[in-house]
Amino acid sequence: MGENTLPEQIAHQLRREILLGNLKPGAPIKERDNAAELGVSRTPMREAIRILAKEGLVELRPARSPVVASPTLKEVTDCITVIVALEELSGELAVQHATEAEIAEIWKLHERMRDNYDVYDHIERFEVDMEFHMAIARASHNEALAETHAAYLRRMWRARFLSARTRRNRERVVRQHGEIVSGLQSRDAGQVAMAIHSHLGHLLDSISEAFAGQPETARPAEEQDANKALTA
Amino acid sequence: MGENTLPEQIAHQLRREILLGNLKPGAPIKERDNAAELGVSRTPMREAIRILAKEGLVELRPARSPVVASPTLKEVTDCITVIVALEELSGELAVQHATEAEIAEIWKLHERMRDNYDVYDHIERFEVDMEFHMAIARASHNEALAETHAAYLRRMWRARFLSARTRRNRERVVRQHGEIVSGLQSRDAGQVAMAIHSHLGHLLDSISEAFAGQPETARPAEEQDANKALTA
DNA sequence: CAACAAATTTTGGTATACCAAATCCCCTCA
DNA sequence: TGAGGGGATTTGGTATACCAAAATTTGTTG
Repeated sequence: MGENTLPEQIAHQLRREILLGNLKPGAPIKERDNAAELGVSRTPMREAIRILAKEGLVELRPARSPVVASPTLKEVTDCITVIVALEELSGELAVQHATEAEIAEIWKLHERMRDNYDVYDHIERFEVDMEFHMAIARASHNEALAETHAAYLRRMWRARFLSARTRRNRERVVRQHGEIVSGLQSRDAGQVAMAIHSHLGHLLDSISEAFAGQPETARPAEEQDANKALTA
Repeated sequence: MGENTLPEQIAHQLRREILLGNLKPGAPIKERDNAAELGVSRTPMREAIRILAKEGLVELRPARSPVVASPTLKEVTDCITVIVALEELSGELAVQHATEAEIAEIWKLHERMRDNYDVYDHIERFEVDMEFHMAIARASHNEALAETHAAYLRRMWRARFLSARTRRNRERVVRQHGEIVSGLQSRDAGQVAMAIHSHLGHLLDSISEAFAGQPETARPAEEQDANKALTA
């Protein structure tokens, strides 16, 4: 459970609250209150907030309260554009450099997703999905790439979480993951690139739909106080 | 000169010292000493160090002194691989979305580089070069992409600075920049991608050469104390 | 009653104090 | 003489105090 350092633990807590929606987009995050809430001082809480800012989950404004980020549709689609490029590159490099063990690991994650799709709840499902994509990036044997890719995935976690609730996604997601893995196994760069592109393309579609359906998620940024949300 | 916040100003100072080599790779950066040196307290100095860590210029180790990063050749080439992908994407998007004014701005930067190559010193030259590449990323109208791309450029600044001293680079760099701009002007995605790929490919070559020539820059991480380097 | 302004409170930024862990130095002992 | 250990010191991590700038409230006035 516990990450390494205290600020990371705090960041983990806050991140969870944000991603679950207990801290609504636009809500201010006050150092004192939240620090007191968790029984720590402002110093590590400050650092935790910076960590989340680096991940794009909160927005820092000089001399003002940091707020939970509320990205616009364009910002989200921009990020996904970058993710596509990063993951296509990951796939291309993984085809060249991934070990058999790493590909087997990716396959295992795919199996876990496929076999437990209905067993897992939303969060567990997304955690496996994230691990799957991160494993691909790691298999590129390019640490910088894997790191940047992971940062973008985390940043998009909530947006993806809000979309992709639809049931018909299930079969498609699993099938596309399968195509990616199979491309890796046969070391077919073209197939991998194609599968990744198509997979993330659909992600972009479903997120756009979600924004169209619930435009309140976009900018208006409901000003709700962040206090007391941490005790849950 | 002055960035917005105090930590950013401090980071700016430290960054300069690192990139100029006054703080050697592997040297520890002690919060107290450096803070005292600049006449500030540890708190903003800490934040400044985190900023530089985010940029990859310093390496944080829990409960230990942060050290100036000393990337291996592989780490540098990995980063350049990512930069290539990011900048190719930038070019592709810029061809679609850049305004004429933005392309003109890029052209102006190219002209400045071309006409003042011998007038500028190394640092000025690199600053213009960086602005040139950043302007391309900005012309993509994808903020996340521009930000990530800029972060990588900053991260590679020192490595590029250490390489690329050779005189014969001059003509090639200027010519390749010209090809990129001309591709943008004619909205030719293929030409832009080709030019960027070739341009950064040569960068990779010259950096590899530089590492082969001066392997001390690689890992050994000369343990030199960081103090007093800031007064310069 | 509305609107502006001053005073109060709130909040982030900075400085400082304290602590525990890591480092360093020197001494001992094989 | 070199390796190991123990104490002193350095150093990052955390808590807290203080300050200045925002934000908020309140009181006054047109």
